[in-house]
Amino acid sequence: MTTPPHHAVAFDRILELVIVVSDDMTRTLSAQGLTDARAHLLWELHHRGPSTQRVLADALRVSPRNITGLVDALVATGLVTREPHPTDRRATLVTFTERGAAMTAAMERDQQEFARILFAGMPDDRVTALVDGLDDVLARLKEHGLTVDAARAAANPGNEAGR
Amino acid sequence: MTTPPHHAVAFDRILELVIVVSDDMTRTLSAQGLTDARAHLLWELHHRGPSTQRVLADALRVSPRNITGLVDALVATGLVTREPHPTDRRATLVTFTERGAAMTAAMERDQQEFARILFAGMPDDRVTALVDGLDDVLARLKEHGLTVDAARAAANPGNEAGR
DNA sequence: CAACATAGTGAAGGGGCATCACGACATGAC
DNA sequence: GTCATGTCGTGATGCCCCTTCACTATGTTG
Repeated sequence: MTTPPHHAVAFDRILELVIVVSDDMTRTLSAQGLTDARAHLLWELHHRGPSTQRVLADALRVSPRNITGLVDALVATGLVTREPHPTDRRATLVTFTERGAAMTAAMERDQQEFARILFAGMPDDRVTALVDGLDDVLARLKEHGLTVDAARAAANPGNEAGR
Repeated sequence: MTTPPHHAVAFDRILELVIVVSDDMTRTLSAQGLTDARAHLLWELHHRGPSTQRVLADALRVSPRNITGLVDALVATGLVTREPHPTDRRATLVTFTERGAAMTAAMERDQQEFARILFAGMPDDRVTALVDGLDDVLARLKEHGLTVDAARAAANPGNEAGR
């Protein structure tokens, strides 16, 4: 319609990349015996150091109850432990075991390797242009906040999905 | 390490975009009373026309059993129906109801709107550069096939996650 | 027609996620 | 110091996605 063809193309490419990358990450994680959610928790823990479950719940934007389950699983596989909080006896500090720390370090290395392979041989100015374009798109997304919601509201005012 | 800084930046931007876009799509869908999986099925149906569940299972790359459940849900919400296959009495043809067709059409419109907002005011050459960059990255991903797996294998030969 | 392949589904189970209710603890007010 | 109130984590339930295995009803082929 009013959307220029190359915009649609760009959108398609982004969606395709979204699919491909997230699929690949999921496969790689499961090859290491991890799931997306558990890896996400590990990642957050890696960047924050020992944390309470409440903090992790806020960081992962999931319910505290869910964190309990994820931590249970990671404890069961020996990647983290629950340590008592030094001052607050209600809270527990989720902490890496040696294996957990090693696995997280490996994840970080893998990511580096992934980035290296991904852009290997790609001209610098092309990478720069890519980053600029992505930044533009991201800025636009943040700015609009609601993004698609806004689009939907603009496209068909006053509709409601049956529930 | 050997990874140039701007490569890491580019990778980060891509990951961020992946997160933001998929989150947004999920939110938008659930606002319409849909889940990712069910919307995906609807989308596939939209592009293929009435299909057997087997075909949908292959298209979505999930087990046939799972399709049964998804179709059940879509039938329950009145978006599709199960019609008998004209020649094969084992199979059923999943078909849109009017509401289902309308909702799918709305999804397509929303996507157009989304693309429009996303790239509105962005210079053409910038969009072109973005598409070129994304194409490069996608090509590299397809070429490598295993992507991260390859990276992992190269980075730490002979490791196995405890299971 | 017998032998074999295929479409769909019941049963059972692994995860992710949410809400509600509740007990253990922290804290500020009195 | 005691008491109201808020917070941390978790048991109980329930929804959704997804899988494998077993089984029925049909197609297909020799």
